[in-house]
Amino acid sequence: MLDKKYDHKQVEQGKYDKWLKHNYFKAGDLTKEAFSIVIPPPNVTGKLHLGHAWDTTLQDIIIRYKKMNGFDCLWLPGMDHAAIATEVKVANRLKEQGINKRDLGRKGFLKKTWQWKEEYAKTIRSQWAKLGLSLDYSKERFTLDEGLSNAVKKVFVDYYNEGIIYRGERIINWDPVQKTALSNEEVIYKDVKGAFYHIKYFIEETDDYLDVATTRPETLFGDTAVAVNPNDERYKDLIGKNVILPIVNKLIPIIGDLHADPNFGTGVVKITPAHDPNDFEVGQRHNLEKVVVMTPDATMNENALKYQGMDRFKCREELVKDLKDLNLLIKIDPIVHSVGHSERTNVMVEPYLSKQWFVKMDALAKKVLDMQKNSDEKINFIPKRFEKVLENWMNDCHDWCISRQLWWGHQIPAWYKEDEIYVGLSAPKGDGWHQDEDVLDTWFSSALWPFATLGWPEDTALLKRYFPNDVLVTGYDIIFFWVARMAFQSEKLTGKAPFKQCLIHGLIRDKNGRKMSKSLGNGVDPMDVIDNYGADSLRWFLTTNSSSGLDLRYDEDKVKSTWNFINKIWNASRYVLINTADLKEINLNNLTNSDKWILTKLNKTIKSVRKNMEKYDFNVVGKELYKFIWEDFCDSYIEYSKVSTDNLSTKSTLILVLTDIIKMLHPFMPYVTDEIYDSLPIKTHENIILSSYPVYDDEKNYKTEEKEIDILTEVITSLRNSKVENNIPKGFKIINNFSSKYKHIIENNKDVLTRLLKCDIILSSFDDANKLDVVFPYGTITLCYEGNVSKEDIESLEKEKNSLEASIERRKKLLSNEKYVKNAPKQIVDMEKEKLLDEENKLKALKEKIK
RNA sequence: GGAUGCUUAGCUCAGUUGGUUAGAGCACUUGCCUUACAAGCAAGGGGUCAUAGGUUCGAGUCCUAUAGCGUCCACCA
Repeated sequence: MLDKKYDHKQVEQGKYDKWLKHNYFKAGDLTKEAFSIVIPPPNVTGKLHLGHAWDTTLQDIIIRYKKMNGFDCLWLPGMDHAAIATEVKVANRLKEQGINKRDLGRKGFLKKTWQWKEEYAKTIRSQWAKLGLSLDYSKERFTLDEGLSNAVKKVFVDYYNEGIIYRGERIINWDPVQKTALSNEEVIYKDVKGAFYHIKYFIEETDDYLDVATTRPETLFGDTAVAVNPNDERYKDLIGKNVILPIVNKLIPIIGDLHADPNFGTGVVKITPAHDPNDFEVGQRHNLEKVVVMTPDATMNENALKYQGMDRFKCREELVKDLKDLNLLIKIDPIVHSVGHSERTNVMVEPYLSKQWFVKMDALAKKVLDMQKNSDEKINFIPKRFEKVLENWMNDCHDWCISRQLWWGHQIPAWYKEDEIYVGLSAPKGDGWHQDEDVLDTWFSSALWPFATLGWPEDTALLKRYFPNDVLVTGYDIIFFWVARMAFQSEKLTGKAPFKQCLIHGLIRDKNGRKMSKSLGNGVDPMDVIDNYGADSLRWFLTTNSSSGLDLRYDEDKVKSTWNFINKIWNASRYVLINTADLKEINLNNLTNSDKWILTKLNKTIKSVRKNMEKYDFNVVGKELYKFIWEDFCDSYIEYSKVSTDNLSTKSTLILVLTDIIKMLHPFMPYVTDEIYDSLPIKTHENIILSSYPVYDDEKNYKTEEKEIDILTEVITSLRNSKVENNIPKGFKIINNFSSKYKHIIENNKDVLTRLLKCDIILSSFDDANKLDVVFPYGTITLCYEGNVSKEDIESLEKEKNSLEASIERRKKLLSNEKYVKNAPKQIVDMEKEKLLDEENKLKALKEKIK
């Protein structure tokens, strides 16, 4: 029997361990159809946040639902080494301890990082446990484990041999703090205050100069040309001449290139091929020299002459001062422009010329675009609109810079000996080879996650059975980073989409709609929420309060109200258990009409819930269950059942309905439903996880009884209303003046009516009292009572009459419209007709009363 | 510049293939400790669904335009 009070801590205590002990989460029942999800591996950089809780709960709901529908479900857990993110964190921790990463050396640092990884992996696993996730830990993976590492190496080597991976000198996004290259996706653009510095570049052998505007004067030392638009009348004659590079005093050519926009700034642009991606392109077209003017930590190098050794911003300051002194500075226009910052270190990214490894994207992207055109092979996004996001990225992607100047990650399997290069799975034979120091972008390994975790490149049984995955669940902010990369890697390496469906959710925000972030300090720790309200409350809140693809505001009040909902379920269960403790077997031979009514409502709820579970429309499921449980089951049926709790069929109905309710709730609220299931007097399985999801049965709808009890409910509400409005004391009597067709409804349910209205029923007339008629479409009910005479509120009766007449008018007009009757579905039209008849009956009675 | 989302009750949000008189939670009003539940029960009040057109027998839902807010991508010399 359940405790008197719902206590989430007590309910959740020990359950996860029990589930693990019984291996409920283990996949591998070959007699069933397979269903698989791989978890988006969280970074081993810290604790899980609410976004993770949301993302993983969605997956857990799907897995538990599928399991209850007879599937062999694999939910594969794992974590991501998160190259730069982790390296930055570990380095910072070491710094706090007064240790410099470089002093430890690569080996020493990696040792520390593995320790860090173990520490955080433990935290993450304990958080998964708190959330109640049905992960199969026997198949847990890590992006840096041996299997994944081998897969990564193989891909690198194969791609190199195919020419898809190449090494080249390009402008990349450089993080001068971490001293590593970054991909475009790792750069965050932010608006910052800056300025246009207008500098005089004198044209050779003249006193004329070009007004060159730049936001980055310190890169002037790397200028190897100035460009004007070849169609720009102002300057086109100057093309081919030279200008004198200020300070440096060397001659650089004026070139004509479409990159120079005549309508932007002065129309003259300095070209610094080693420090600007566009300039690099211009440089390639015109064969310009590429002069790097900074060192990897963004201090000026020897090319910056006397500014050598200065930080880039200090140099800017000094240089501008000097230009001004030399009368070479025309003006400074302050502007706000957006500048790239490193996602992890937040430093201004330096576009930097360096030798890096790249993945050639065009062919890979095209294959994905082709795949997405084929409805059998494509990834189906939910909501569908995110397919466009993927396609846009594929249509406009640049080669992917995959090398990172870090230690934590997959070291690039390339070896160098003087001018020779060797790329292979292991070091080449012979002396003098040294391996590339760099590691791969973390997304290079996570792009292989859906299949490498199952054993690829080996043709394993796991891979055969669980790949492609059935669905991937992630936030829209991860589509570029991850989903896109899994898509092309999977297509290229396995010939298939990595998963059939991709369920996209939004971002979690704070109560005021702001992003949760460390700097704002508005983050909410899911573990605190679980402590205060339980995992079941958190899970229900997260998954039933927004529609897919949209953001969700965290609102403690809503979690609180979810707790109330669970408390309600708890108490309803207690009622059922108290009244059915002695029930030995299900017996449906003597069902009351309200039993039939709730069974019908249940049946309809199952139908709708299943439909929406399949579509992952969990908020619709949530609303549906909430309404069924609170209104139909608790407010109505339980109250009705109180007059027949000694009837075995009512007892049976109570158990049947409660059982199906907790089964439908189970994917959302695994803990409390486990507890309640455990307490049932009659059950079919050792645990609710192993039970089967309720099934809709067309044969189980009792239409007549459903209608009857619907009317009863309407009568009760209406009479209660009249009672309150007219201040009628309890102990009143009612006379049933329903028409013959409906009269039995009142008679059959006398017990319920007297109980819920606190009244007596008299079937014939009653003279010695005040009377009040309440009008229904089915006839009139007369309330007879002692005490003050209630004032017949003629005004409100008139009001009701008028709105009734208007409604009848509207319906008549609608039904006389031939097109409507012809086009509208039959059941809608029938319903209209019925409604019209009801209203006309009611109007008739109302008119008599007013008379 | 391109793409995309949102605008529904005081607040936060649902609203399924277009089909009863548009829903919920919280908040609000009134009355109840009626043994499953006062973290509750009962009865209420509150919305011209951003604006303007259009399609349709019928529009919160589909189309077009406008406005406000937001997000992503590109560019920003």
